[in-house]
Amino acid sequence: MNFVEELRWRGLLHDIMPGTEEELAKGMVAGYIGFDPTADSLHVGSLLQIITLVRFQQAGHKPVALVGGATGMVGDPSGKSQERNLLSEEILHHNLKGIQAQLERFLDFDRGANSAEIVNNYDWFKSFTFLDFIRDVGKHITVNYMMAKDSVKKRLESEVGMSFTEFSYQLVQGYDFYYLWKHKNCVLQMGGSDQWGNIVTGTELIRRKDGGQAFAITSPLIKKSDGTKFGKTEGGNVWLDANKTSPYQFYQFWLSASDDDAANYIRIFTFFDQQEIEGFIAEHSKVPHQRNLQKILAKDITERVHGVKALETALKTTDFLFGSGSLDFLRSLTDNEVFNVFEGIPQFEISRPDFVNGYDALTLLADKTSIFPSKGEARKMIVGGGVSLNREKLGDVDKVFTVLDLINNQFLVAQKGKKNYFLIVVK
RNA sequence: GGGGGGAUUCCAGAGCGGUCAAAUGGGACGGACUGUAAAUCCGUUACUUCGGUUUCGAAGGUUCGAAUCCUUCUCCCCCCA
Repeated sequence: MNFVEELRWRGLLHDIMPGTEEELAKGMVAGYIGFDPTADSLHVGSLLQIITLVRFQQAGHKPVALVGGATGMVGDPSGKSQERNLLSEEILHHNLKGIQAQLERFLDFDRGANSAEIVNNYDWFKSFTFLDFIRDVGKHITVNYMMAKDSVKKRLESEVGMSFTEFSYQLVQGYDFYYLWKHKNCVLQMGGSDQWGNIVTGTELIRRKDGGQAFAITSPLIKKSDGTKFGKTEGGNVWLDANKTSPYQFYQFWLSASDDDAANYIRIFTFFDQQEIEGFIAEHSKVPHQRNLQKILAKDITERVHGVKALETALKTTDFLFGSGSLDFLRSLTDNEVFNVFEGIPQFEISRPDFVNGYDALTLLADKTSIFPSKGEARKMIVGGGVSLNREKLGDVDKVFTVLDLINNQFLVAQKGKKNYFLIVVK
């Protein structure tokens, strides 16, 4: 199955430029996807693009991952209703390093002719002067053409307007495509559907400047079946960096997907083939309460992103918190084993001397730890029946916790809602 | 340059001198039900030592009392030139 067919059955083909499929069928081509250094880690949203590059490579083509050292300095207005703040150079540099390290884990850099490559557009923009740019690049694209883009049109119609900087973004990204086409024979750019306009500016530049031809493929925006944004949890973005989103939280993110979403995600984010996936879905529909589809999905992605060891810990933690795990089980563990089970769960430390007289629940939850942002909020949720300590529902706001309540003379397990656990350690 | 309208709690959007911590809807969070699903129903949604305390673009003022009236300022929108 070729690359485009693969994307098609997985539901990952939003738009494709005519002739792209034929071009790919001729033999190995190089194609690229750009990654914005807006944070020092990629998140599950960008995971789709990473995996697309991997599929591209598996189909025998050469994947190029571009990190936006230059474009990151400008800021992509696509999909943004407001002018963005510029990132400082230190932050940008830090972010670039983080993202590059993540990309390196997924792609194969030792695969002969179609080895992956990572490039940074700062390398060809750093010595490109403004005057040279507007003469060599700007001259080929009309403002009329640029204004017709959705990302620009929307902002021109809105109250906030748009700076010249962001207006010029599509030209900068367009030149990236031109540069890679010219110097690395890269004829295809891929990306999310919001990138179509930017990508086409690139192919247009290639055509007008050198009479060349280049191609584009975009993927649809991933949404949850209820229409809300994909990749968000209560805590915010789901990151690929284990320090920002622990492997346990990452695993939980996929595991808690709804049936519809899981069936969708497994096609998008895993490498199982069509037959396997149809099998999983069919099995799942027979025994949906076992959540096997979610388990396969969560296991596969967590392992690919964080590795087997991290997956095992996440499974262990999940098993304890959502399975049959009792406090007795915890008591039977050594301190190190407890920490292992709770790896990836937010933890708070309280000093032992301060704890001698114990704390009432509110102080404990809102003051000594930041499980709740204020006592008022903690009180409300306790009254609403949403808080458990040591797996027992907390009915009394004034209940005092002392050394006697500590598990292994050291731990308290707090629970906010059904799924949010915290470990309090008295040291 | 002239004229008009607006800025309200996470968002949208009521309120137009006391009964307003502020309607309603959305979102978010929590509970029940369940399968860590979906749907549904219910609750919460400024802080608090639960006495109160600080909120309605900013700063002053009128009043016993202001989100509501007055003054100045900042920002936004619309119409005319």
